[in-house]
Amino acid sequence: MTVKTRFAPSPTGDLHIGGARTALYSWLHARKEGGTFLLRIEDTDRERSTQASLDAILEGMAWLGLDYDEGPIFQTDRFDRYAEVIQQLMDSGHAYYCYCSREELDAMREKQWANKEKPRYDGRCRHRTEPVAGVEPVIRFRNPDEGDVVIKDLVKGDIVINNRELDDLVIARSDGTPTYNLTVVVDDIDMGMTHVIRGDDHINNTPRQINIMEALGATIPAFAHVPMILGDDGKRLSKRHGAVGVMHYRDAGYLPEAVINYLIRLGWSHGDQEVFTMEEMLKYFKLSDINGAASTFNTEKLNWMNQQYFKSLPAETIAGHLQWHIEKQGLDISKGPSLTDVIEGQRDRAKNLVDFVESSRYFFEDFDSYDEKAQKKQFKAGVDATLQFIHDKLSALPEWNPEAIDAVIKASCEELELGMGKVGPPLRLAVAGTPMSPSLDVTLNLVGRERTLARIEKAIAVIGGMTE
RNA sequence: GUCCCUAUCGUCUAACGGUUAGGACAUCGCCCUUUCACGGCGGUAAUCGGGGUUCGAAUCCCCGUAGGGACACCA
Repeated sequence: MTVKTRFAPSPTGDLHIGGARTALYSWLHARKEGGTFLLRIEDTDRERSTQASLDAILEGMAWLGLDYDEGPIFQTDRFDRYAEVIQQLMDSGHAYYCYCSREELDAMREKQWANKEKPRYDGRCRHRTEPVAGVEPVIRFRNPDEGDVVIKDLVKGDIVINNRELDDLVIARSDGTPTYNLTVVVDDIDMGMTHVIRGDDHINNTPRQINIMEALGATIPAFAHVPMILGDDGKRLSKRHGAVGVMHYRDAGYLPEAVINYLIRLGWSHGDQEVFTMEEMLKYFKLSDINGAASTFNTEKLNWMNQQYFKSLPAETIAGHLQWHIEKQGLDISKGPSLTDVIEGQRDRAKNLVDFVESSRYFFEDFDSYDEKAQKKQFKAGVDATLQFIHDKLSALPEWNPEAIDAVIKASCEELELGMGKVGPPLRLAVAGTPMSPSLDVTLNLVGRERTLARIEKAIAVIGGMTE
């Protein structure tokens, strides 16, 4: 059978980093098997569903490169079908009206809690034949009383739950709208899901869903319950931990390739390998290799992963991801070296895209002041003469390229009988305004002759203007 | 409280009954070096506790303990 998986978020917030990982696993499983991946929006809770959340989810998926073959399918478009199935369950005796009031149910649960029992509906309306006047009933699924439900989970192994732990869940609200457990079941059946991959916070729903599926005579799909992602306090990752929305990671300067790689390795492994190409991910990924235990999100390692991709991705790809940040930070790169050349020069030292833009400004724009500490240390009396010497040699250069520039700097050191340590730092500060930049030949080459010479002249003036 | 899941360095993990318990991040030292980085070499650091099974247990079983999850007319 052709594999079919889905990602089924509810549009009640950003695309959470944990949801993104689940989506990635589902996507990977479908893609590697040549199957179909579907996006379904579980928006039956109209109170909490928002357009902004939907947009955020779609945006997050797109940014990560998780494309889908079908969808987005909205559950709110399928109410007729849910009503049909609910009627079918009523007709077959698998469901019944329940007239219990909120107060009655609360009292029931309270008593059970007091008796140290698991709060569950006791089925008191199961045999009611007459409606209760003035009460719009809900519809409950008649859960089997005895026997075990076995979840054959690809991640956790077999999970056995006795039907005595389950109760008759509400499948239709008093206003007739279907609830989650019903819609999921109907959709997963109708849409032909072969694998249900979702967070393990759903494990408790699974036996109920299996029971409904069986009542409907449907084939039970395979399940894979993926563990939660925890924050560094060991608690389930949430807004309290700061960055949970996927788009936050774009904003913070992470490369989607790095986020994907970090996410796949969080809770899944293939021997000792850390960095995977997409081809390798598709080749090696197996649901059964997902770790059954929850894992803690670690930003330090994500940072490292981001740097790995910074170093290895084609400059053009990085340039593409950079566009958004360049615009955001208002950097004009129209006058200056080519962006890909700057990427080649900076890729070993940039931590992320935000940092990249910030620390590459001097390639494109002039600066008003120098790094304070460095200025104090490097711009001392006498240095102006050194800079002047180099300036003259550079201006006489027939060709402006790294090799020629390097030769000038080395020759200057020799002629002035100074070590590179005396010449390099002030020259760098003069041209870049900061003590951090690629090697001098690369830096000056990228800054360009005209700008380099002007900046050296300016530095000489600054040094000359200092009180002796 | 009840049920479910989980348990190897601080973190992510490897090990599929026999290893000096391996790798990666972080951290600490050294090297490289014109800055910042990159890189290279090395160090510290783990099988939750107790019982079994076995010639042999991180690995299998049981009991604790701890963490997480679920117990809605939310999804």
